[in-house]
Amino acid sequence: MFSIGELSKRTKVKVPTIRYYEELGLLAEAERTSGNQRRYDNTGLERLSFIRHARDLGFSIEAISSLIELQEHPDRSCETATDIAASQLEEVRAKIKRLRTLEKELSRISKGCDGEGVSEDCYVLASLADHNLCSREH
Amino acid sequence: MFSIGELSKRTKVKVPTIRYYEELGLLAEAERTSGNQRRYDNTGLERLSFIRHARDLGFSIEAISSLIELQEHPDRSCETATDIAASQLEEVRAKIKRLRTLEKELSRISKGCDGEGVSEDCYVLASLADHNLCSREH
DNA sequence: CTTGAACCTCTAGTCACTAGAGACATTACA
DNA sequence: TGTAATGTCTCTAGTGACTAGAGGTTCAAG
Repeated sequence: MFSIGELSKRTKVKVPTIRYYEELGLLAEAERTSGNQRRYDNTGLERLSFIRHARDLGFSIEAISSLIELQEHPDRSCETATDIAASQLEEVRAKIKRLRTLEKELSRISKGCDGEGVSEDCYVLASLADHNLCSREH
Repeated sequence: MFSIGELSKRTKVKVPTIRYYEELGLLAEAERTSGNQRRYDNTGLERLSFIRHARDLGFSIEAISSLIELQEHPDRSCETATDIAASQLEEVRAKIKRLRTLEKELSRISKGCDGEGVSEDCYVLASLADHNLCSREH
């Protein structure tokens, strides 16, 4: 049995965040000492590691809730879990795509004011003001 | 001179967001009709387009404030603007990198439960629970 | 037994909006 | 000119996923 601080150290999840997860119901309510402090065992540690890992992968709290519910009803098929993971993957791919477009435009823009022969107006500002200067839609 | 709704239509920025920008000082306070409704001209339209475009590119409100301040003091060099754009670019590149790693892991995970011969435990859940199953750090 | 770190609860703040209530203004049409 | 529909006003509160701080209590080491 270990304290919330210890759990925090082991999972790299901050103490207030752990309490917050408990409040949300992601984490079961911890046992308490006679002095009202939370005590955890390996079950708590594993659960929090799961949450942490999923958050790192960009899953929303809501999605994680669903996954946890599935864990607790192993009789149900894991189709839902696969679906959740797949839709997360889709989102990630969409974000990458969008960011690539931004990258292109930003690198074009931020090259603009480099030393030589730019007109007296700032190219960065002009580019932002005038969408028509973009090479493509975004 | 046109209304806030018209401005919203033209810039695709929602009405409450426009008011919010005004409150933050990103947008100058609009002129008002005798009945206290906001009226805008081209200056307002251009400014809002600028903000919208920068937000689309992922600039924070704070960064946009700095850019606007620069616009209003054209005597200053555009170095700062270039810097802001460059750091935005850096952030975008970092995000892309991170998302690529996630993409790899997610696609590995979400292939897991495909039809054939997975053990009775769900691979998605197992992967999330056990970081050691990750092919690499993330 | 004392000290200091860790813990407790509670409220409020972050960012960039978004939603809703309740009241007033403008516009289109009869 | 009357009226109804739509638009606009301000204000407060909510979103997601935390984070920070106040003010008080408990624990572990020496």
